[in-house]
Amino acid sequence: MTSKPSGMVDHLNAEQWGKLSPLMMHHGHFAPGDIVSHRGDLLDHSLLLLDGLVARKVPRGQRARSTVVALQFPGEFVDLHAFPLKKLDHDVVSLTGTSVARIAHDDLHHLLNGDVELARKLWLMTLVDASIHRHWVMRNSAMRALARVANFLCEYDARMTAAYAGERDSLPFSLRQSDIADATGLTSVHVSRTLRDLREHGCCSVSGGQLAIHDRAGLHKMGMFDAAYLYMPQSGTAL
Amino acid sequence: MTSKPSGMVDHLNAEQWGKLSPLMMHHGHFAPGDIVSHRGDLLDHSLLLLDGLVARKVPRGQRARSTVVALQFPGEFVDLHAFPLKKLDHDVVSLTGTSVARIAHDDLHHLLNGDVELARKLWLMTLVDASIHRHWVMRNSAMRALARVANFLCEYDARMTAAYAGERDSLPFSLRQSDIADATGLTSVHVSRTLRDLREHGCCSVSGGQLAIHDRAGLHKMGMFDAAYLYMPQSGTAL
DNA sequence: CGCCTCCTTGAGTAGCTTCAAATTATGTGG
DNA sequence: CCACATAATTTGAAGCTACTCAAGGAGGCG
Repeated sequence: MTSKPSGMVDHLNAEQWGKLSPLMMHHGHFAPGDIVSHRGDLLDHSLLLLDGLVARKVPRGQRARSTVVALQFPGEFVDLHAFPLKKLDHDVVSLTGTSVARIAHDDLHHLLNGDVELARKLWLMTLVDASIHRHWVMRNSAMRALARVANFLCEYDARMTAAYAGERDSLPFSLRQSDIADATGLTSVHVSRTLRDLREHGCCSVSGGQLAIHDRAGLHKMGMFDAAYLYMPQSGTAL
Repeated sequence: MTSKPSGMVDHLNAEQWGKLSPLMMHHGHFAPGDIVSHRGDLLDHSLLLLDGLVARKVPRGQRARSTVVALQFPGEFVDLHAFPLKKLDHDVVSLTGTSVARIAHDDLHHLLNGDVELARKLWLMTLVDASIHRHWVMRNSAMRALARVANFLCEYDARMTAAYAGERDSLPFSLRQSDIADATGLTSVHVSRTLRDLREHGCCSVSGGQLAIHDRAGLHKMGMFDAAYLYMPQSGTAL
């Protein structure tokens, strides 16, 4: 039995989780760098991330680094959009050691046929992904490196906090600077310099697989961060 | 009675359109610059775009220009994601004179309760939007100005062609250069220079409200364009 | 015609990239 | 546990891309 993770799946109530979780008996594991699914694969199941970090990547030629177009945290579906779409436009890559619960599309199909409200909740969860995509478009199009990286780290903080229920001043952080670069549209060299700037501003520091947040308010200000676009289940934000 | 537009709604079959269209008796019009709905508004209906162009914009302070995070073409829903989300994270702005068909969420709710397949089709249409968002993240993060604008124009061409069924070498184009700038994360000055480059390369030219495509293959190459991410209904592409 | 908006062009510069090398972390086998 | 190999980060210097500021031109509309 899969115990209910926090985070995105908090959009589901206990009854809804009670219906969904029995369909996710098969658990799986991936190592850092494993490709969970390839662009264009025909998928017959989706995965709920239980632990670790997964990226959606768009490959760009063999020489260039691929772009990270999305990041998934524990409690989020990694590829729920494959249920209606069947084939994805991007790769799904495990960035850390990850653990996932698998749900077959056939099972999901039958379950959702009998529960319109649950279907709408899953729809909503994919729409929150889309809202985050829009924010990434804005961030990578309209923000300068310092604000961009700060905002990225704010989002990491917020989603990680939601996933592991409870705000901390130091969180596990297993992204490499080149991962941040791929997600923010910068070079890893410039990410390095930008993280130094954030450190020297007294906002936060990344080292030893930990993100230490020294001044959350300052970091939010520097990244012009407003969490509304994350549509957090239990938050009382404006949206 | 709303006659079925081409484009995104081609994902629906005739029967499904037959069920949906009677709910869209109210038609509306907007002028260029009209704000169709504001960020955070509580929405009780969604709009299908019949003619014109609509942008989803994230406002960024009062001084700076707002970022265009998405563009909607005829045959696409402008804010279908408001059905599950209720409140949106962005403004919806009419860029041209537009005509829309309105569908109340209550009506949609009842219709979808009785038709799981139709519900899944509408879900799918919002997921295509999300796929396009991901492409925009990639484009604005990883492409240089020339490729970026070329790719943007390729997308415009493809979606416009789908909306008005039939490939043409000259299409109506009512975006200003500052709109292209807001959508691509460039300045309007640089868009002007970039369009000149594309013109001098013999790819395409924008003038008098028309986009003239002189060398579609060359434009696609310059923008590294692959339409798979658009999940066109009747296309036989790999995805 | 005069006004306003949009587009174009030029000059100077900031921000980020590229390339390359040095330094520090991480992991592995003996 | 150390020595080594590999991967990740940091720093420096030089260059290019795109931005900013500013002025001039073109077109549309009252």
